[in-house]
Amino acid sequence: MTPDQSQPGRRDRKKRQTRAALSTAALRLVAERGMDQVTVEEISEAADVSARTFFNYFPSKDEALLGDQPTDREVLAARILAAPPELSAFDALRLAFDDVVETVEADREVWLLRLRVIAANPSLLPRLVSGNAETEQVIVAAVAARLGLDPCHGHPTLVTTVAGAVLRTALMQWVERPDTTTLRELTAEAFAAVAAGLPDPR
Amino acid sequence: MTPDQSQPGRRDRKKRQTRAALSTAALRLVAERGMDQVTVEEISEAADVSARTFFNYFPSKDEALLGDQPTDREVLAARILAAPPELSAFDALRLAFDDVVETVEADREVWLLRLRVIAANPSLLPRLVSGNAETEQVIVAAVAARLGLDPCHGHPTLVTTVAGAVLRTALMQWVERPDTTTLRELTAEAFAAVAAGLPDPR
DNA sequence: TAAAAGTTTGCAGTCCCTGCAAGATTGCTT
DNA sequence: AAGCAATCTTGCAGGGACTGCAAACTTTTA
Repeated sequence: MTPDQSQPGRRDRKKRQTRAALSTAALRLVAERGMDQVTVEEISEAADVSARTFFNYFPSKDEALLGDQPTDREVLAARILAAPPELSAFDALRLAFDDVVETVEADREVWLLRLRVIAANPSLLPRLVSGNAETEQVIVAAVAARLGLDPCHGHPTLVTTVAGAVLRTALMQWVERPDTTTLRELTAEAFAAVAAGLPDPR
Repeated sequence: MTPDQSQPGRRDRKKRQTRAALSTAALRLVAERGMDQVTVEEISEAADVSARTFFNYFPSKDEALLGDQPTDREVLAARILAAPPELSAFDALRLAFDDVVETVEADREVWLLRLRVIAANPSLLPRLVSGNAETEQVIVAAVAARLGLDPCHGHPTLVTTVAGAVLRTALMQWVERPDTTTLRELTAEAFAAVAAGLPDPR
């Protein structure tokens, strides 16, 4: 058999399937019954693997609900660096997040479910979109590189955390009325408000 | 004995002592060894109470490290409402956080220790300063009231989460060089940057 | 077809956290 | 001072998250 690097191969395909099965089972069950009324064992059961296997895929129950693909980080960092150089770092981040928004709207149903689960379990919220330490560090590094600044300078961190907070609030607003607005619109408004220095709405 | 409502009484005093003992023991031990090398049992041991008692004071190991006094919420909300009416909500929040800054600087050593622990355990960071759901809700409600807006309007939430992110980054910057700057200064700079719409530093 | 590499699973064990009920402390009343 | 009520502490039993290890098992490669 010719080894085929471009095609994933059966093994990788199965891993993806299992991961997805665990993730969606977790979302469905937690949406139905609530976080603490669902055990890892039940999730694994629903995905037809052992409980031990669950922890081979996700380090914790929470992670299965957040669905943070490690590839996302790199893509995001690349977008930040690739943004038109005349834009401010904040605007570059705004632009990069546009792609995140697209991703979310492409998987509308899954993401609405996920966001409903997060809204019902606020401890998950901070870990959404650059909530975990590694992702945040990657973004901060990208912003610092873009600005030609020392990563220990405060500005990249500030811009990153603020932009993250903006996107998170937009997501939380969207899940409340997903049919009367688009996520894109809400995100644009929120970013515009911050870019204007957060004046009171007239 | 005359009952003395203004004085706390022995019982309350003891509770405060125990709470403080647990909190500082937790901070000290975790700073020394790291989060997952310290058990609740060891913390309780160091504070000379049973492990079960630990959970009468804190719902989780994390909370003992964060030291979120429930009184803080109400005070903060009051400050937001009491700020001069000509200020924007964002500036009102900035002002209210000035008092938080004062509190932190008043307990400098404890807070530096706490912030060092948080820096070493980033999962704690989002829960610092309005990180938990209740506190955030209280602040959002105060901001909405100040603006005369429906609390479900997006602006109060946006302002609150952004301001929280700003304060958090200022705290994290401060802990890195606590001797070359003041927290007050860092906070002022960060808030000013956001109020200016986050332009790139020249 | 056989070895190599990677995956799943069970098992044992640690720790977090909770409810419950018994025992100790404290505050208040008489 | 004594007794009663409220509150706090503690031990115990138990569920559930998570980890390391070693034995199957499956896919890939030679």
